[in-house]
Parts: sequence; C-alpha cells; structure tokens
Amino acid sequence: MELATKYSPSEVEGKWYQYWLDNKLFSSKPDGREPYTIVIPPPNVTGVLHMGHMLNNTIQDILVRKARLDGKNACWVPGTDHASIATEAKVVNKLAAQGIKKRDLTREEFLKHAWEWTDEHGGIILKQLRKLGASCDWDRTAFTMDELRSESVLKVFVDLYEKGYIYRGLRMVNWDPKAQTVLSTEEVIYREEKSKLFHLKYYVADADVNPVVLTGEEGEVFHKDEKGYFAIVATTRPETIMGDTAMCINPKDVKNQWLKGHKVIVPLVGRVIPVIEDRYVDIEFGTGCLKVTPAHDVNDYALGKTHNLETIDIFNPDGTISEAAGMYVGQDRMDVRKQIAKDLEAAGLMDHIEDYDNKVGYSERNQDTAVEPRLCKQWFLSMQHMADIALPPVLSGELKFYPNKYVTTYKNWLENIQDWCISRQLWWGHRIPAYFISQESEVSTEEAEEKFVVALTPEEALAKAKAQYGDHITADMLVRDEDALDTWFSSWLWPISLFDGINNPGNDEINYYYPTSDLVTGPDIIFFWVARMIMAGCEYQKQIPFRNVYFTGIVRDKLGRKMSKSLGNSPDPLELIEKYGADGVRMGMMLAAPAGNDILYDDALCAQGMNFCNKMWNAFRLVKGWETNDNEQPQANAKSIAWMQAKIKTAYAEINDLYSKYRLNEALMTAFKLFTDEFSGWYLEMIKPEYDREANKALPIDKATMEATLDIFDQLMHIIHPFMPFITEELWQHIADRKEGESLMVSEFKLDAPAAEDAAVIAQFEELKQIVSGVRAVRQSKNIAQREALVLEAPAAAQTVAADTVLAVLIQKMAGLSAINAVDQKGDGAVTFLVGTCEFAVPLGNLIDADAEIAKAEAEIKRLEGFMNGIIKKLSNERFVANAPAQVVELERKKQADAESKIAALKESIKALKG
RNA sequence: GGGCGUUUAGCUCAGCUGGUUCAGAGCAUCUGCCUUACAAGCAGAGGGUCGGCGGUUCGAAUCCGUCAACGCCCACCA
Repeated sequence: MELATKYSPSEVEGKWYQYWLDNKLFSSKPDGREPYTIVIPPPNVTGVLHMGHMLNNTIQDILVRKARLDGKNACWVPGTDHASIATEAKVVNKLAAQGIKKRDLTREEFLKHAWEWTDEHGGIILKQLRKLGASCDWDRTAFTMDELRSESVLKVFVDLYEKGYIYRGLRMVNWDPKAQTVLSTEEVIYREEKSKLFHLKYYVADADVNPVVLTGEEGEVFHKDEKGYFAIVATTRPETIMGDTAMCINPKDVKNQWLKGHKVIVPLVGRVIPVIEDRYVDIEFGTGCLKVTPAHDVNDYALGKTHNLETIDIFNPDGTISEAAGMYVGQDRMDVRKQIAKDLEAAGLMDHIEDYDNKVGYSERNQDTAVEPRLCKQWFLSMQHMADIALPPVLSGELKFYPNKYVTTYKNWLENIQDWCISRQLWWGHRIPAYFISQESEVSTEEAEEKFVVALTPEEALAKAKAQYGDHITADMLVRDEDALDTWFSSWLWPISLFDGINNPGNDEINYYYPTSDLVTGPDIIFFWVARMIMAGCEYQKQIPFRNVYFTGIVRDKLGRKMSKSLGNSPDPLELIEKYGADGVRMGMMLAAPAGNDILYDDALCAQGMNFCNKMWNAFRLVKGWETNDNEQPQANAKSIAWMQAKIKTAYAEINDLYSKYRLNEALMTAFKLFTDEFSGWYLEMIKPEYDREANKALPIDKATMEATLDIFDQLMHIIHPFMPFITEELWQHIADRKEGESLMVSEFKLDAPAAEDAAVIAQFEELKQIVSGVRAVRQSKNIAQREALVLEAPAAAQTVAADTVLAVLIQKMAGLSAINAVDQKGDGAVTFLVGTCEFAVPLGNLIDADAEIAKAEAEIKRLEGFMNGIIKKLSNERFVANAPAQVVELERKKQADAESKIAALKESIKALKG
C-alpha cells in the first residue's frame, strides 16, 4: 500500500462518512448497554450552518463519539425547529418580493407557501453537519412541526389548560409591529440608544392658579408666559401624546404642589386631562411631571388602572397611528415622532430638547423593529408551579451546569418568574387548540367574557362546548383560535417528544433514553429553552431532561468581535472544511474553547489542526513502511514500549478526568502532546530502525516491536478519534485488515489505570530525556552537526539512568553519541550540564571556549546561591520550622542540599576549566 | 440600580482544598538544521513584580478587604 506524503482530507472524509452511514453505525436502538443520549439543539429549519453551530456540534459529536468508544449505546438525535417568527418573516418577505401580501392570502394558502419554502430550504443545515462529521442517528431526524411533535404540543396545551395553568388574559404585552405579533418578555432585547428627551408644555386649563402656592421656598417653581401657566413634561415619545389621559405628579413633590387638582391641556391635541398624584413618579426626573398614556406604556397602564383613567389606543397593529388618535392617522409612529417634534416647536409648545440615553426594546427576531407595549388579550402559561418544580434539581446538583456560574442566573430567573405569553399572531406554527363560540362573543379588547373551549379535535371541542354552554351549540358556531403557539412551546418538549413520550408515555424508547445525558447549547437560550425543558421534563416525565448542560461561548473573531453578517467577519464553515479538512477545523474550534468562555476564532488554529493531521499521517507512513524480521526484540525496544504504554495509560486517565469535567480543549491538548511529543518525538525515534544506505531503505524491525507499535497506534487512534474522526478512522483501517462494517468508531476501548511500575519507568525516561536534551543543547550552542558523534561522560558515583545498559543505548541513539563513559573525573575541555544534581560532560577538546563556559557556570552559581539564600532564610525562621508541616520543612532542607551539591559541582567544573 | 464573571508570557488560556525549584501549556517570536515519516517538519532558546493597594499567615497567583478596567445577565425611571 502506498501512502502519499501529504494527508488529503477531501479524499478521506466523504468516504468514511458514507461508510459509517452505509453500515448504520450512527444508529441506536435500546439494548442492554448503558445509554448515552444527546438531543441536538434544533437549528432553524431554513437556516444555514454558521460558526456557532460548528462549535456546538463539534462538541456534541466529541461527546457522542467518546461515549461510543466507552462502550455505551450512544444516540444523538438530530432535528430542526420550525422557528415560527423567523420563518414566517422569511416567507412573508419572499412573497412580498413577488408582490404578494400576506393579508391577501388565506391561512391555508399562506401555509402552502410556507411549506414549499421549508421543503426547498429545509434541512440544508443538517446536510452541512454531515461534512463536519456529526454522527447523528439520521433516521431519527425530527422536526418540531412534524406529526408526532405537533400532536405532543397540542396535547400538552390541552393538559396544561385542564390543569389550570394556561389562561387567557388581557395584559400589556410586547408587540412586534413588523411581524405583527405579540412576543414574550424574553424575546425583547433592550439596547442602549442615543435619543432625545423632549420637554413639552402642558398649559393649565383653568385660570385660577393659587398664587400662594406658586411662590414656594424654592423661589419660582412654576412656568408662565403670555399664554398662561404651564407645566413641563419630559418624554422620549412625543408621538404618544394623542393617547395621554392624565398628567401625574408625586404628592410629595413640593415644586409641583401648585398643579394639584388642576387640569392641563395636551399640547397640539387640545384635550383637557386631569393632574393626578402617585408616588410612582420620580420627583427628580425631568420636572417631576409625567404624561400618562395607559395604552402604550406598562407603567402608565398600571397608573391608569389605579386612577381609573381612560385608555386611548392610538396605534394600529402595524405601528401606524390609528383613527383614535385623530391626528397623523396612518403615518408610521417613528415618522410621527420627527414630525410632531417640528409641529410642537412651531406651535411654541416645545420648551426644549435634550440629548438622552435610554433603552429601547427590540424584537429578538426582527432586530431593527422597536417593540411597542400594547394591551391585548393573549394566552399565558402560569409559571410559578413550573419554577417550583424546575429549581430544586439544579440547586441540588442533580442537574449540573458547566460552567457552574449559570446556576445563579437560572435561580435568579426562576425566583422572579413571570407568566409566559405563549400565543403568537402567526400562522406558521402550532395552531392553538381553542375554539371560540362565535355568535356569543364579541371581538373586543375589553375584559368581556369570552366563551371558548380547549380541545384536541373539533369533535371534542363541540362535545365540550355543548357540555359547558348548552346543547344549542353547533359545529359551525365554533371558531378555532387563529393564533399559533410560541416556538419554544414546542421546543421545550424536545427531549421528551423526540422519543414520543407525550403521546405514548412510558414507551420503551423514552424509558431507555430519558433522561438524556448532556445538553450542549449557548447561554443565550438558558431561559428560552434550557429552563423550560427542565420544567417540561419535571412536569411530564417527573424527571430532569438531562444530567449535564454544557454552555458554549460565543464565537468571535480574533479581535474579539462577534461574528456577524454585517461585519463580514464570519468565515463560511464549509469553505473552512474544504481548506483545512473537517478534522482540522474541529481541532481548531476546540483548541480555543474552554467551556463557557467565548472563543476567539482564528484560521491559524485550523491550520494547526490540519498540521496535526499531517503529523499523524506521516507517523503512520513511517511505521507502515517498515519490514519485519524474526530477530529477537532488543531490550531497548522493549523498554521503550513499556514507557510508551505507561505514558498512554497516564494520559488516558488524565483525558478521562478532563472529559468528566467537560474540559475538552485540555483533553485534546493532552492527546495532541501525547502523539506529537511522546509518540512521534521520542518513541518512534527510539525504536526507529537504522537506514540501510545501500539498499536505500530502512532495515527491518523485529516483529514484536512492530506489533506493539501498531497496537500503540491503535490506542492513540482511539484516544484521538472523538476529536478527529476521519483521519483516525482512515489510519485505523490501515493498521490491520478490517472486515467490512468494522470501524474504529464503534470499537470499544478501555485502558487500565497506570500502576506504580508505570510511574517508575516514566520517571526513568524523564531523566533520560533531560540527558538527551542536555547533549542537544550542547550541540546547538557549539554548532555541532547532528551526524558528528559525541561522547558523553556520566558521573560514575551517581546512579543515573546512563548507567543502565539498556537506557544507555537509547540515550546514545537519541543524542547521537558514540559512547557513554562512566568517569570519576571528567576530562579537560568539556562542556557540562546538570540533570538533577548530577553533572554530565561532553568533551569537545579545543572546540571549547573556556571563558564562556566559566561565565555560564558562574552565572548559574549566582542564581543557585540566590535561590539557596531564600531557603536558608526560611529555615532559620523559627516560626516556619515550628509551624510548617514536617514534610514541607523536609522538602526545604532537600532543596538546600541539592542546591549545595549543584554549586559544588559547578565550582568543580570551573576549577577544571581554569586548570 | 441589582447580580455574576474576568484580569497570569506578545496572543489564547491552565494553575483544584495556601507549601513538590510554582510561575506553566499551546500558538507566536528568535537561533540552528532540507538529520532518509513529516519544512504543514526537527532541535534549541528567550519571554511574566500573576490588574493596583492593604490585610491574614511561618509562607499568598491561590484566602479576606478595597479600588480599577473589561465583559455578561437581570430590572418599568418617563
């Protein structure tokens, strides 16, 4: 078999992915093994892969593949989310581009378009995940709006309604005027914005202002001009004055006492409104006068309720001004803000304008659309019970968050939980299974009594309606609610509904796979999704949905900026895979990604990943190129093998520990160093057969060493496989003849924990490496070529590894030595170095620069003396000796003794150099 | 306004309950090598008062206090 000198991912990756698929190696069915389950955070069905997905899914794949190698029955369930707002917006835009308006379509027509769009663009992202190597059980691919999931959602809605947790309520809600739907509080994101604070004049309507109150201790505390007395109201939203139904002051506000009991005139509008008093008003803000617009502000709504104020809704659902306003009708509210400022100014009703920073709520899905508070009737899920059941498992640690800091965030949210607005004025989604009795209920925003029933099917609805409202109810009187449910109302069931646990409770799959093992997701959806899944899990399965949540960071560019389309700093994941190979990109992502920290992505990391692939490839080429003979195995080889095995066992134990802490980047780094440094840099060089120049090929290696080396290679491939699945499979398949269907991916792998003798051999080799490095450093500093053999003098009195005949062979080979001599007294003209407290020497005759060597030794003596002084000081401190543990004191004494003997050795060399 | 987190080498980060010569890793840098697997490589080297100040202790990167900078989350100040 010929292997090219460079690894070519594109030729390998597709081949093995297909092989895994063909042999159904990703698929999982319940069996006697321990299950390991991950449900994918379902990406938007029409989305495309971005760097965040790459990171997230690489992590999931690593965990799943590791579980498979550990012998667990690993099941990674993929799927997509219907993403109601986002998808509906895309479809609306697409239709708009064709000149079709949503409002001109029936629900059925619109949904047809939406499904066409979904079929056309849907699932692209899942195909892209295959390029990354994602080992999902594709046969299980689900969609939040497929039949099983839809049925689950409706069942849960009906159930929660019947339990009394779902209710209909008239509330001030967040309205997205572009999508024309209500949003939950979590779907509103607030952004700091530079805006203006407009100071408007509200003239006092009645003339009999009491002059006694007017001149308070603070001097002139009122405003008057030729048109009369006026109050100044500061507002950021002058366009809402048409909806003003009161002005409010704080009863304790001295400077505004004079306004008490009066009426004021809304500027431009001319309506006379009362001055009310409420402690809610901040005396210090602006002038202490607040305009009250109950229809368009949450606080004002509350004020309106307590003071029985009229509510004037001046906006249409699309954010334009409504008939009720009487002015600016039909214009967009944002345009009106600019216009009304001009008009107020022209009318002399604007006192002044200030710059002002305030926070404006935007729709999470339509980030350019400012959300409007709006009063309307919606469906809510009462959350207190949900919070009560979802908090304990996280606080107790039954369900763990990585990093742990998110427990605080979670706790805080649950302890201040608000009811969840679950209805959306959208068609793309799960239609709410509620039926209104049409002829008996008026459509109204008032708190009028509504008659409705909640039922899974129209037939059931009719039966319920008859039972509840009388036999006169007929099917044609039932009108199903037009609204759909919040997307998260389906995704919160994901870990259950994927195994059909709602429709078919207690089935074999849900019993086996639930609770799932790990959830990998971003902290941005901890409330939207994670918390709610825990609620649903505790409510419907009476068990947490997953044992661990791994929160990834945000992928940023190397300058720390968020990746975004507008900045153009987000690389195309597929192009990266093309360029560096999937394994290279996976390694690149993982190298920079400690749990919970943002990752600063840099192409250089992928390049490092690609280089590592090439390293493995070439190491394999080397080994595979050796011929074997029947010679007895040299002891040096046996020793090297024992050492490498010890190193692997130790590293593997460390890696397992790191996995258990979800420190995957460190696990990868450990594996990387094991392969690059220990295996390639030391082990292979130690056992490498000599080169036969005449035959122009390497001499054969003994069979035992070859077999052991292939076995070691096999182990290394197992360790690296979760991170870099393609190249490890490719090489593993080359290690031996494999049967069709055999795969590294599903070959269980276990190693014993390192034993005492492993630690011993590792210690020996550490010393060996230091000696070799010492010689190499001498070469480097003296500019001596590798092929020029040197002699090493080892101190005869000391028990160094150089005295071991087997290890000495390895030292000679690795350091390029012709001999190692044990000497009592080193010869003249030698460069020395210390390993531990032993001094080694490389005689170089006249090559040596005695003065430079002396200077070097003296510098080292100085450093050691400084070091030793510190220790002596410590040891002569009575309190230290008295208080510190004996162990620590003993250690300090040893340090002192070691330093002393090193200094003695160095002084000895200086003497020799001078002599 | 409340809460959380971060600050260690040029960059990204480890450093667990204070004590193994504890100041580390990878990358980057510098130097030397085309040494018969790999120049996408090998060997060697340099580089940090552990954000500032104060405290506890025989001993602090590690514990406490405080200040500073940055980041995130939550909250109805128009």
